[in-house]
Amino acid sequence: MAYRRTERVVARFNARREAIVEAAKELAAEAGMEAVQIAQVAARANIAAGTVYRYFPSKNELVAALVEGIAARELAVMRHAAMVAPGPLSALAAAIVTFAARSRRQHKLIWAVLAEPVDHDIGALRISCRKTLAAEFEARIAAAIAGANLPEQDSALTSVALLGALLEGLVGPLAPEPGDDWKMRDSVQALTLNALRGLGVVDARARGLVVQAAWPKEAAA
Amino acid sequence: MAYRRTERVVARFNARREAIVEAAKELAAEAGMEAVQIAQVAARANIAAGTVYRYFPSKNELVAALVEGIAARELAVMRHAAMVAPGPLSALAAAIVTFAARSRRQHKLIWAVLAEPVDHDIGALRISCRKTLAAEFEARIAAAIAGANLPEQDSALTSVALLGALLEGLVGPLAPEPGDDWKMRDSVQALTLNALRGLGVVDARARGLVVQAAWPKEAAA
DNA sequence: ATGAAGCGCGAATCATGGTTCATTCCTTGG
DNA sequence: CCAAGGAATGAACCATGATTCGCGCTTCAT
Repeated sequence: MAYRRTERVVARFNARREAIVEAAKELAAEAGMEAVQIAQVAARANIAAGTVYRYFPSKNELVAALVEGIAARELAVMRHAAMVAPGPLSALAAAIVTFAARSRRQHKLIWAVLAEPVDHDIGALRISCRKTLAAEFEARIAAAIAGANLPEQDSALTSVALLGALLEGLVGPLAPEPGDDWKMRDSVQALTLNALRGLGVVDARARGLVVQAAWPKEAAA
Repeated sequence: MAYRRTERVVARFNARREAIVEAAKELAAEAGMEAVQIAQVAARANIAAGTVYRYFPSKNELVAALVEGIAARELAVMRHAAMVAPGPLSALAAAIVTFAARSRRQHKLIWAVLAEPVDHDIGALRISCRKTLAAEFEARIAAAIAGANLPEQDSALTSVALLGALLEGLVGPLAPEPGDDWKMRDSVQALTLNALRGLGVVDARARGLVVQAAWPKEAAA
């Protein structure tokens, strides 16, 4: 026998699999989803097209791995930011500003993953990712309502709208071109303020200052 | 000679051209952009595939006609609603609620036209449509700021976010399934309130009542 | 060292869907 | 009514991009 599941072999397998996803991620971040083609991904990863199929049964599986990876990462960072906040409202603000800031930084990638045209099968996966992100917001909003920090409202609806506002305003094609760091910080600050006010925060401006202070730490990749 | 540019011929040409766009629109509204294929459009319009090319030089031109038609219509209705409003803030509220209500009703079509996956060339056209809609909101917001009805803010940014919130919250795949008329009215009402508050309207609830009253008339197709 | 079992290759194949064009069908002006 | 020429047809064609597969090359267990 030969080529058993020795750990050296497994390690190499995982490493190359990772490299393929990474190549796909780079392409998505640089040129959008349409550039994520097997041939290009393979070239970027220095392998042949056919080899990709030794690691993923289909292109959709590859894209799924990419999308889920990004979504899971962003969700984790958002959760962490919310977790270290002192109260429900601060947690909500932290989740919003964290998502906003990171999305602004990685806008091409986030757009590609969450909103850009793809195959029908991927569409469904993407919807579930958006749903997950929206659910995170919803949980924070619901908690704030429960704590009487926000007025009664349909949190399912407002959380989805919140996600839409952030995506469209910060990462979509209509979003202001990403300029210097300060400009980006301003837009994140402004939209966060806008969102919090919309949810019913009365002293949103004061919260905004907290947000401002939180920026440099939270925005790190 | 035969077949001169007689008006009868021209009329028939226009009618069929219109029928083709209408067929495309139906398909988009029923099954999304991916169902808008030359073969299907032709079948729906009771003509052969090749015939489509006598009316449109390419599929993109056809889709462009479809998209631009929808966008122009929605924009016109929005403008009209705003025009008959008594003041800048009411005009803004009217524009928002009109767009929201109509989008909710035609959510599949609006989604297909403004957000669903398509060919790269169409992508650019779509961006310009979204830009036009956002610009309409922006003008209303700017007017309200000028009239001291809204606090100072980056209207370009908030208008885009507003569009995103409405699209995601009311027509996107995460939007609540369109139920009975009252449910839809509630969601439109809630998001409008949310949006106005976000923009800095303090008595948003009162404005919401105006919105409520305006519904039946404005929502007509 | 050796050979069995995977691996990597990349040109060929397949699927999809837009576009073309030789042929046939109609409408119109006389 | 007739012929001239535009309109309609739809099967064939083409472009794109995912997927397959037979052939050598590596690596591991002995």
